[in-house]
Amino acid sequence: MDLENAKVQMRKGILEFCILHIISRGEVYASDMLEELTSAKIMVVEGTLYPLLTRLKNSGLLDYKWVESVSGPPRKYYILTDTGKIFLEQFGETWNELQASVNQIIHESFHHHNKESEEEGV
Amino acid sequence: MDLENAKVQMRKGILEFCILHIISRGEVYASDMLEELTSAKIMVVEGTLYPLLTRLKNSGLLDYKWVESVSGPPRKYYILTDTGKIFLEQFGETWNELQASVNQIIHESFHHHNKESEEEGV
DNA sequence: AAAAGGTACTATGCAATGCAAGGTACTATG
DNA sequence: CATAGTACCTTGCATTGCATAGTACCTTTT
Repeated sequence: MDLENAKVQMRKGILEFCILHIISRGEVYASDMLEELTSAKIMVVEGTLYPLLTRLKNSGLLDYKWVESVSGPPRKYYILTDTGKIFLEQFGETWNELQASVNQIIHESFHHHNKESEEEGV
Repeated sequence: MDLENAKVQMRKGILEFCILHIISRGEVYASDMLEELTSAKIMVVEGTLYPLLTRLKNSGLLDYKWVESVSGPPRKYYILTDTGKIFLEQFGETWNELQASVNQIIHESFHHHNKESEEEGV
């Protein structure tokens, strides 16, 4: 895996988390989300985003409504469903656990020696 | 994607990063790595680790040597190659950028308003 | 009215990784 | 020789992000 591919692989699972978060703040359409992602330096394009939105809609995490645009074609504005909100909360915990796990490994300068308090992992 | 599947997806790309880090500290064999991962609450088993080690070896990031065990079959002890060390360093930057990106999105409470200093993203 | 440009969205096959399950081999012990 | 424990290997599958090609709506220009 070269570095560009590593970045692609690292985005798996995480892109969905980001999208759900962006939508959780209020009604947005695809272009808003792309701007938000670009601002955060997560470079994705429409061809990546739309299939993901479709998957999330089909999974029951999102809903949308068509809104006429003042200029150009109508837009799909997305919101989270109740299921989506619950899932996002759990997703947040998973992200925090993953971060903690990775950071524990990369900052560990000595081999671990305490094995107690082993819990369910990521 | 249910939560368990989300965890699987989130590990894509990141598991390799963790493994490279663990190996970077000194010669280790598979069981050491599994303990380290378990300690950090990243639950993987041999069936996941061995194919990954094979891929990393084939990519030139790792090398190994057989060492007789005091009890039981001989073990493969892994070390990073020079290529692997360079790649790990770049991977670390990628991880930091990804974390910063995700945390920017999940902690943003207002829509972004400053678009300057856009750089290459993850 | 038709053509062109811009914007929004859709569909689909591919690449790659983590996973699960089944397997082989070596060593020590009974 | 058989069994148990340990170490490692193989392979097909599930899933997501990606790239590419495409359709459709609206405004502007010809």
